[in-house]
Amino acid sequence: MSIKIYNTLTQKKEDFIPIEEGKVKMYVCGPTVYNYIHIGNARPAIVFDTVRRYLEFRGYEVNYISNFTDVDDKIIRAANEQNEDVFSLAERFIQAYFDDVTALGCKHATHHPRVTENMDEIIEFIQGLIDKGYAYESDGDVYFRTKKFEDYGKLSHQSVDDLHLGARIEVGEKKEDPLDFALWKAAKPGEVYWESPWGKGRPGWHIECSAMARKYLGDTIDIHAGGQDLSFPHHENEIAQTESLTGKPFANYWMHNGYININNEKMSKSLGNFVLVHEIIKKHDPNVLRFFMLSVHYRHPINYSDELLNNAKSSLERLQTAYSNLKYRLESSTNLTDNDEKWLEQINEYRNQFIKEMDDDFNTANAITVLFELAKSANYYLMEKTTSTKVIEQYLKTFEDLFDCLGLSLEQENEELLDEEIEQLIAQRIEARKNRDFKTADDIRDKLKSMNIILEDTPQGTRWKRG
RNA sequence: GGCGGUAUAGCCAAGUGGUAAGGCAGAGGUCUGCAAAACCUUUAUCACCGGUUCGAAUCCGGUUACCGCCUCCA
Repeated sequence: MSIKIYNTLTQKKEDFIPIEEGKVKMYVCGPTVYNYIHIGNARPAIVFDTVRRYLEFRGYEVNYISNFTDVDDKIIRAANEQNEDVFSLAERFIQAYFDDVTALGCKHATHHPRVTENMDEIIEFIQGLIDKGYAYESDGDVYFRTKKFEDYGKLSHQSVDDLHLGARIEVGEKKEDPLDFALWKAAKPGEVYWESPWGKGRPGWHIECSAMARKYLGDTIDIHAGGQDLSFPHHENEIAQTESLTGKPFANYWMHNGYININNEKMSKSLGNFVLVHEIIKKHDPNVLRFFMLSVHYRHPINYSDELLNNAKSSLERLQTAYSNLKYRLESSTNLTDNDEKWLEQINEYRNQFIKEMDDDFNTANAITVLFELAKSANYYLMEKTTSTKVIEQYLKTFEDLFDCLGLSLEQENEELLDEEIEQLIAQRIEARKNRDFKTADDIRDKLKSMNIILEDTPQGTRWKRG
């Protein structure tokens, strides 16, 4: 069985066949760093980190590249407004980005290239396009000659004529055609600039990804990914640039995640209805946010609200509770029981089911359903009078592997050790229950509850957790 | 106008031909000294109309509503 990926280019699910066996070259468009990221920005980070983790889980070696756009109009504007140097502002939000996505369980990319560190490659790329007649210099700017690239529109499935109708024609146009887009922008007085064959300036937005993907991954890559709103014009333009230069396909699979909505409207910085990750994780466990995002298929829109996040928290807790119940029973388990094989086989079936769901275009929603079935099965097993160490360990390992594959944590927050006073209260209550002094026992339980400690009496003893 | 998406129980959400997964919330029960956790039971003719088919949430045609891209945006 192979992995199937929905390809925006063909609008179909296709079998994933990497260029080089066992290896995946993957490029994900990263953020423009002029602010903290909002949860709409967090979605591609989480979704494609999960894709990467799953490919690794399936044995692929993934070269995962995600860029930072660290110079552009918005950054320059933000820097001016805040009276801060462009570079230090970008650096500040790059660090903030890492803090946020790390909290959300995303691994670092293999490389996180930045525009400002790849200026030579970008300039060389543009020069190559000029040499081939696909680009032209105009008053210090350089533009891409869109109509010369015959496949223009193949990703967004639009004809050049239709695009033409919608294209905005700017006043003081320096372009030959309204559809042409900037590869290089001449610096305005006082702006940060780099020297180039066309004078002082900086790159246009789209060229950086073409240049950096090529530098780190080669002419043709396996997977190119990003948010749905990038498919046009950003990705369309990337295709035009790269394929015009190399004459080869840019990416074999194009993946786009759906939006996060607030009240059914797209969350975006321009609409001002955004929620910063930075703020959310002060109130909610970031792990819950990740679980929430993965509980919906990545191509579908997600509506966001505090209430839905709380709902996700309850769901996730069911899985975490099952895991901690298993861990608790490990100590009192015996070596072997007669039914071990039957249970081990069942656990293995859940693992296979999980793989089957993830193979189908990374259907994390269904993969999570399998985790619930695993939890139910584990809970059922724990009803047995005697449990086998081997079976419990297999349940634990399966939970750990599959959670890790999704980048989720099994540990609930606040699992630190208890202080002595609480330990003593619990000991006193155990003694009281032994003497059937339930009044005292219940009082102690209430008192602990007010301290946010919840007790559970099980056939194996009394255990506690934080409320 | 062009392109694309969505419409499934109180809420969230899977499901592309065989009579609706899963979770949250709710109700009843079992277990428990009482709880908690867990387990069991329980809640939908899948936006609307027509068609194809032995059979459709699932395919085809049409209608409605909402959203997005076509301009910076994950």
